[in-house]
Amino acid sequence: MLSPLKSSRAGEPLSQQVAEVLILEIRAGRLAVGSKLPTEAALVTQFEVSRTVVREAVSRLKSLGLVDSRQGSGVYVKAAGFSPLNFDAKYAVSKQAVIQMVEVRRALEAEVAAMAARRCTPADALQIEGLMAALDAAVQSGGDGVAEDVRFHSAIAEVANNPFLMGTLEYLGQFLHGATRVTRANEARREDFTRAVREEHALIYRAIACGDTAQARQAATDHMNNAIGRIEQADPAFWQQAGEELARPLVSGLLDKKV
Amino acid sequence: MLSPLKSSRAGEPLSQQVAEVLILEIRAGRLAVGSKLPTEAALVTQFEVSRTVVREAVSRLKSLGLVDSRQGSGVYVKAAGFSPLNFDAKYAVSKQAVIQMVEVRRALEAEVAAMAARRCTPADALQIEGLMAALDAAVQSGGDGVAEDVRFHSAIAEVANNPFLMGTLEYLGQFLHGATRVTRANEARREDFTRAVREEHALIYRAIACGDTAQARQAATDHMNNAIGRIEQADPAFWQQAGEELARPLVSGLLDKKV
DNA sequence: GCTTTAAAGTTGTCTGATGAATTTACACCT
DNA sequence: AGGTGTAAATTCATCAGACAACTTTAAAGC
Repeated sequence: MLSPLKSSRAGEPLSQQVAEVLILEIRAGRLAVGSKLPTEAALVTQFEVSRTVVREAVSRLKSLGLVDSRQGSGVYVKAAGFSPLNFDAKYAVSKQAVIQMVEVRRALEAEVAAMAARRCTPADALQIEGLMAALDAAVQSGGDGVAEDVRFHSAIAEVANNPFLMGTLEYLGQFLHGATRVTRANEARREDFTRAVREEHALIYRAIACGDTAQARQAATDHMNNAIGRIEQADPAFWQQAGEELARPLVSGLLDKKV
Repeated sequence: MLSPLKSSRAGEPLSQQVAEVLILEIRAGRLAVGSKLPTEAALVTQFEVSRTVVREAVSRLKSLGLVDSRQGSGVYVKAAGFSPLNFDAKYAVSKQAVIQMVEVRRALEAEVAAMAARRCTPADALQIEGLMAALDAAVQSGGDGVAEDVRFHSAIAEVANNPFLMGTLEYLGQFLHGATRVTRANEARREDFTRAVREEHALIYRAIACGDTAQARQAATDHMNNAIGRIEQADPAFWQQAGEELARPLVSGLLDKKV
């Protein structure tokens, strides 16, 4: 039986307090997966708040993917409710943070390249080659080639056939997108950089196409290491200082309110 | 100027439709970061819905970390709003998915071990050694050692000193927790498994302690590969079939951080 | 010009009512 | 008894209006 809200969280909106209690109940397993939450009316009496508050709280759980509601039936617990991974957006413009994220990406791209080399069919190789050509064409015609660069790498990830690897890389890509644009703009001004990037891509492609996993891993690692080097040399005006601490995901964020 | 909702999304709750429109507005940058959302009253007239609906929609944006509301003042757009990484929880009990996630972890643990080896101080080594001993002790006294296992690996990640690597590993850990428990329960029944895991941990530790990055990388990779092997042999009753497609929720994420 | 104070504006919460979808119970028929 | 269909009860979704709490703005007074 749920208790009325303790007043310790005074100052915080009631709806958030209720949402937090429900989240903890679900995560603690006291509200089993698939089971029905107490009805709105029940929650109103148990928490001693209005329906508005209960509805907003449940609404938050819905958007967090923890529950699903069916009109006329009830609201049901969907899953254990893992905390999503969600780095603070400010790290996207912190030079140190971006480099650290590229380090993560280096590990993943190496794995992806190796796995892609293992599974690569001639058709796959053709597709990757086409995307590499598209990148060249985009650069030739004056574009920044960011979109094509992303597509090239994601095609390789596709071949690797591990959706979680791909998902994680795409997630990181959001943060690296801005930095990539800056570094590519930088590269465009330096002929040697442009050539180097093309050569790195070609090395990755060739290793994958001929199924050399070790070489593919090495080429991808080198590519990322060189990317770090290029980030180091990118326009300092772009970068801002960002805090050291890593943004904590969902529940920790709920428990300690400090930033 | 926002328009009344198109009825194309009929069947979906109004509050969700409104929330989605607002999310798109923010992500498209038409609602600039730091700016105020239209007031509730304005949204009511623009969308032609009730205040309840508007409030629930805004409440969802708050849970997603896209906006912050201040009573008496308004609702403010918080950040660019990257999509968090949020794999569907069902994959935590799908054998194939778990193995694919361990593949991701393999790449990251290898990187972590190598970086840890590069930076490892004698004090760090001592701490890791202590945690390895704690794991042994827990197993000796009949525990499953899952918590100690996690602590061992996260201590290494700590030494590597890359919060994003650590955060990503922690995120994956949520999904692998259940599987780890099962495999460790499996290992406990097989003396050779227990010994093998101990030996693998020791190899990782030794390589890190003496600063051998290549060896550390290899040891961590082997450890994960063997983990995959052990998962393959784990109790089939635990596993369920899960869909092929990777869950990619449009957006789902955090509760707002306090200021 | 500055402070104080009043007013207006905005979000937070409460209440009551109605619609829409589902579930349940019961009478009914075979 | 067992299945069936309808009606009632349940439950979420939405609407409308009101007041409280807090912030911002503007006016008043000095």
